[in-house]
Amino acid sequence: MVRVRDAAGVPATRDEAAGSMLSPARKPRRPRSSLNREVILDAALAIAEREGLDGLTFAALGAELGAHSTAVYRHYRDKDELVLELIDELRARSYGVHEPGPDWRADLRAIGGHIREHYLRYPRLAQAMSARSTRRTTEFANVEFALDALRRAGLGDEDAVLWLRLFGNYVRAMAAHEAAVRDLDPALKAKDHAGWQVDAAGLDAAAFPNVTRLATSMLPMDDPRIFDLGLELVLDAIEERGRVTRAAALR
Amino acid sequence: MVRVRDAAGVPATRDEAAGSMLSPARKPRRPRSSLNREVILDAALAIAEREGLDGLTFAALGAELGAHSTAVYRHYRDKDELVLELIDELRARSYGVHEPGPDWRADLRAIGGHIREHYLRYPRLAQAMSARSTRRTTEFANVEFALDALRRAGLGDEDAVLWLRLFGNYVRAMAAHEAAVRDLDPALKAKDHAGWQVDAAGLDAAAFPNVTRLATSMLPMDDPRIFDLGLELVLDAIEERGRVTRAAALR
DNA sequence: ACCTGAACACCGTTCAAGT
DNA sequence: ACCTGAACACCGTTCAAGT
Repeated sequence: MVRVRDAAGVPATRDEAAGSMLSPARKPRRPRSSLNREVILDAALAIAEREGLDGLTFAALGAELGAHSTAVYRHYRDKDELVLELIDELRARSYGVHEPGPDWRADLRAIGGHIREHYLRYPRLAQAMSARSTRRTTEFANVEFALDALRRAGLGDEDAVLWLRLFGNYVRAMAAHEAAVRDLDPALKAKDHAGWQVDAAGLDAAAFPNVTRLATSMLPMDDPRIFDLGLELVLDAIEERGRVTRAAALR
Repeated sequence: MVRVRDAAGVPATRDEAAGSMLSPARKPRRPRSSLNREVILDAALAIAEREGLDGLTFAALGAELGAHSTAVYRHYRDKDELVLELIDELRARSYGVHEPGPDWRADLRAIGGHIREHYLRYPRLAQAMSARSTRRTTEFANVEFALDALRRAGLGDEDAVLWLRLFGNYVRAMAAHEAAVRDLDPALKAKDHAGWQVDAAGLDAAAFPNVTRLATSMLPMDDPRIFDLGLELVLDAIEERGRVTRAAALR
């Protein structure tokens, strides 16, 4: 990341919307109990939406709230606690409640797609979202939804927890990976992709026959078709597992 | 991350192995051309091995080299350049050259497993390793190896680049995800897992029948069986694709 | 030409002091 | 009780000065 020494040579004005050229910038004190977790979370959301998670610093939070940057510490123990709550709030607003349809496959496909879109929208949060559990209502509702679909597919309890893990990890891992690639500095990304083709084409064709022949046909790392291609394989396997389970039950 | 104010109350001695109580710590200057990319990379590797990537700072690098922390800038443009080269060097030492065997499936399984083990060994680097391409010999050799296996499976060129992308992304994304979870602060991880069971068990059984019933059976996020379970699905799909292609060619 | 010293623009976090 | 000011322990990075 590049740090900026001075936004544009001109130092930023100290009191943006304050006015009052009279006294030497008497900074108004924040009213007594106007700060609470909800207000803070709203401000954090606005920043994340506007500038991405990288912009979410205590300094930016203070500016957004019109409060001192350290004032947040009275309401959140540390940044981790704030980020976890932010993740859950975003999730709740993004997918809301999923209503099961008649087709378990369509249900799993839908929730997988929603999670992917959500990660691609907040790539800076994707890593944390994919590896942490927030243990809030929205998360439990999603798990219930997926387990219900797996049961309808014909899986027993033991299979359901196993395939839920594969389905969930696949969706989170692949979506987080796609988001991470998409989020790379565009210049870097272009260099990675274009440079690959040039370097690959320059290799010894005898030692690298496939790479040299296919150098220009290689798909970009974040090709959007890949997610669905693999997801259908997982759904196929779940369907087959359900078939086997049902057949065994009849015998 | 928790910052330490003072390692143990006692300030670290300024010249550790120097000795010379006489003059006020005359710091020896680093010999003229003793610094180069190779020496720096060795030091970086030693630090990464010992303290993880978090410990790899310019300050630590300077201490390891017995040089000023900014001296590295003469040899690497920035930290990104250093890390990319480190990634490639680690990869070269870790898997070396893969020799194709008689069975393409075994070959793909082997390289996938090696990549996963490598990521789990350097979890702090896994994110960067999974999303960036280094465009060095080792990387091209791996791609050649995988493309060759896909050709032997019976895939045409167009299918080969498509399924290479799925195979590669699956391996990198799932391994990076597993590494990220494994790398979480153990206390956090235990809280996430144990807390989940407690919170889930406390839910309304009518609204969350599956979650409450299976709360204690849920698999940990980084269950080591999941990677192989999904990998075999990908390999199955490749095998089927090869079968179809061969059959079409006969007609 | 290569390395060092001193600074800079940021981070998260702590804690005594104000109101 | 709640917010502010001032500091701290780190980060990566720049650049003029030494040798």
